[in-house]
Amino acid sequence: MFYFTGLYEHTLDKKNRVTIPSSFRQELANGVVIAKGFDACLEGYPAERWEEKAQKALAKDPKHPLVRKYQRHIFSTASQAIPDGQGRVLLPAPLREYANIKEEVVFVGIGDHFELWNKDDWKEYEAEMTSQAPPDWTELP
Amino acid sequence: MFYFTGLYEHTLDKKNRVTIPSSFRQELANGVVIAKGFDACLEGYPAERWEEKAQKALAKDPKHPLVRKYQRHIFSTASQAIPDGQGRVLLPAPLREYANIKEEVVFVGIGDHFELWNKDDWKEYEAEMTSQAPPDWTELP
DNA sequence: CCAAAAGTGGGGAGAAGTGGGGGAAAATGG
DNA sequence: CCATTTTCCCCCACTTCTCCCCACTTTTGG
Repeated sequence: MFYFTGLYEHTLDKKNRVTIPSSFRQELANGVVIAKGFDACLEGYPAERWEEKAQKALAKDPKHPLVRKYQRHIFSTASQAIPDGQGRVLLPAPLREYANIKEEVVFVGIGDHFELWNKDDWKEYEAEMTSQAPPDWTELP
Repeated sequence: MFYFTGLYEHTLDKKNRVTIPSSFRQELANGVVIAKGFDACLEGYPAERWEEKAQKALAKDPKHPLVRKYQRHIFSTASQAIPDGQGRVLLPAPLREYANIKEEVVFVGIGDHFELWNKDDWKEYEAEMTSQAPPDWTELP
């Protein structure tokens, strides 16, 4: 079983491409889907895993306004790509703007997927995590 | 399996033609049906998929007033087209007016179909989506 | 210390998106 | 029924962007 782990600081070039960490590549070789996540970051999934989410989203009843909103969100923010020969993908403008990503970007492994953060935003979030008293993880919902 | 994903801002020219995003074209090469959708937007389907909807609509019993209303709606608003050599289609005036589409239009991928929005209307809807607290999607019908 | 891999940079061919001309077809009006 | 106008559809042209390729530097691992 594969897990996305670790932290990698990479840079976007002038063509808005970013290199995927080499340890992630094999898992994403068949395609990667990048979409808006919570907290002003982007989420990245292996294509197969994202399709499971897509299936579930389409199975819901679009007569319900909230379902339509959900479907619009999950599909409209999703960008499908296959890494190029160098293991890079292009980050579409809407996603870059949403996550405030200019040049410096951080890959964050989250087990079954990964996240992309603006480097400074991540530093801030990280500081916040470590400064506050260690929460009691056993109490989580 | 193909999914309509992503967000594309295109423009109508003076002849009211609009270019279909290149990633959608292969799926729509055999024909596309554009019709009125919910929330002041237009829905676009691959011809094959729209025909399924049409079949189902015709299978219902027109003796029932509500069925007649539904049949009138689904067929009267539907515009069939085959993209031209440049991958463009003409947007009929009634549909443009319904969705308030002037020049700037947004293609929104929704998995098994796509939507067309007036750009400003979409921005508004999008802001509404991202500003509100993350809903509990698992609770959706 | 060396070889291989990882990360970054950039050139260039081709595709994507936009704009417009002109002829065919359809609608309009007498 | 014919003439005029409008709409539609095919073609070509231009600009921008995407993708594929190659090259260079740094890091990793033996």
